[in-house]
Amino acid sequence: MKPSTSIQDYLKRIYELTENGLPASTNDLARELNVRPASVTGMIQKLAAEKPALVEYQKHQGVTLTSAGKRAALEVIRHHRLLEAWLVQTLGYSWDEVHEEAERLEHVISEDFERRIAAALGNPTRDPHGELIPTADLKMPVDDTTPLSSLRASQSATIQRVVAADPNLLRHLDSLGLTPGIQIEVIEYSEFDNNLTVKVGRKVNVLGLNITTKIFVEIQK
Amino acid sequence: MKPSTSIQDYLKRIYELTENGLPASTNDLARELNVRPASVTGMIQKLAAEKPALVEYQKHQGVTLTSAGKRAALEVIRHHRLLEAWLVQTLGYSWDEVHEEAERLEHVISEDFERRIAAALGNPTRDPHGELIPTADLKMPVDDTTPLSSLRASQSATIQRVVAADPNLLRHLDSLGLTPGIQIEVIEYSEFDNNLTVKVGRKVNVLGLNITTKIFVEIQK
DNA sequence: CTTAAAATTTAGTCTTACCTAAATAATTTT
DNA sequence: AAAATTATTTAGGTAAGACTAAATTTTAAG
Repeated sequence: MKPSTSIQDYLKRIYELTENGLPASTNDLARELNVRPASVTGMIQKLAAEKPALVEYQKHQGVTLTSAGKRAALEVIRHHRLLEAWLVQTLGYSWDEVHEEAERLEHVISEDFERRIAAALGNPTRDPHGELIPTADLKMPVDDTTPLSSLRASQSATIQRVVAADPNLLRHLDSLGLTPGIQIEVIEYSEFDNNLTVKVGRKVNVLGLNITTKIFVEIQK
Repeated sequence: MKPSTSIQDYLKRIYELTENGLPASTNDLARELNVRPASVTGMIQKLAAEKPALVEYQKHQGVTLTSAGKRAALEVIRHHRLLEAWLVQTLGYSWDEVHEEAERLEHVISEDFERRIAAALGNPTRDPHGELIPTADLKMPVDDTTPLSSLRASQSATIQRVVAADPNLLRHLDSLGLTPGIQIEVIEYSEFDNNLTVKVGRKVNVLGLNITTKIFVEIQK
């Protein structure tokens, strides 16, 4: 049986919160899902009791996904990211507008729809923010990008991924030309405030940690 | 507040069942919605009690939409028909495949999404089956088409609308070339079985009432 | 190591939207 | 016009998934 929309949301958030290898806490999940902690406890107990179990759960120890749970989560994430790519490409959405729409659509599209948009887009590997799209057989590719914050003067790189949800920040980055696929070069590093002076096209900007830790790049050899 | 998916479904079905001017019966609604009659009674009582009321309801007398209810129904129908048009045009769905997908998507797309696909399609007036699409200000255009069954020998017409839900029938009609936009000419009428012999392109087919009452045309002057 | 604070869980409700079974009303048949 | 059939409504339940308030466990501070 296909999990309910609520369950899909729980699994997706648990996936995201456990990407660091640690179990997800009740509180963090509650915050991400805009739900009270007590509701989270109830739901994860239910998910742990499903057959097959979707999560691994020990009281007070947080929650992780089982392989069945991870598969279900990746399915939703694949839907979400393909939808974002597709909304941007075919309907002219900007990257700060797509999230909300994809958030609702991801739960209702058919596998046929998924295949059609994936094919129409040429089976893309990243969404408009540069996030990796799980493959059709539900494996998450490994991301080998580097945070911009770790680059130093004279290094060149291509922006691969921008990790930000706030539409205002996204619009700001867009206005600076800091979007996936763009080439940049680090002009200067300040060890005092960790600012990076970065050349983007013909413009030069000074970026703080707040931004440079959210941009992931592939360094030019 | 936006009505729930269930309520949207009820309103849409009530709209369809009352297009003939008569109130919709509990039983008919139950059949259309795949729900038990008792559930329908419960829901329509609730809809009649909303402020503003979405339906007009007298015990045992069936149900009709109020203007607020009709507006909500037309919104859903507009979503559905635009989605069908769009799935066919941009993702290569055939007209026998789109219904199911649109049925789920119609409840979750934003007004922004609606505007974008309407614009992308050039504000179409009919969906792939030829059904009229409610306008952006939620008026249903009047349909002035004629059932093919009422034509007689030597009359020519353009197919405007095909009223059928069964995918097998739709595929059959497609294979005969009987789709919206196509020109046809009636060669012969049989008053005994009401069959029409119809020329479609260079082919000639004999069509029974079962088909000719489901195809609506605009007669050539 | 004990206490205060924070996080988590339990227990008990609520809402939505469905269900079945039984009761009532409307319609059709005889 | 009464009886039988069909349609509709009422009454009482259930399952999901949320909530609040209270109890408990864990963690952090002194």
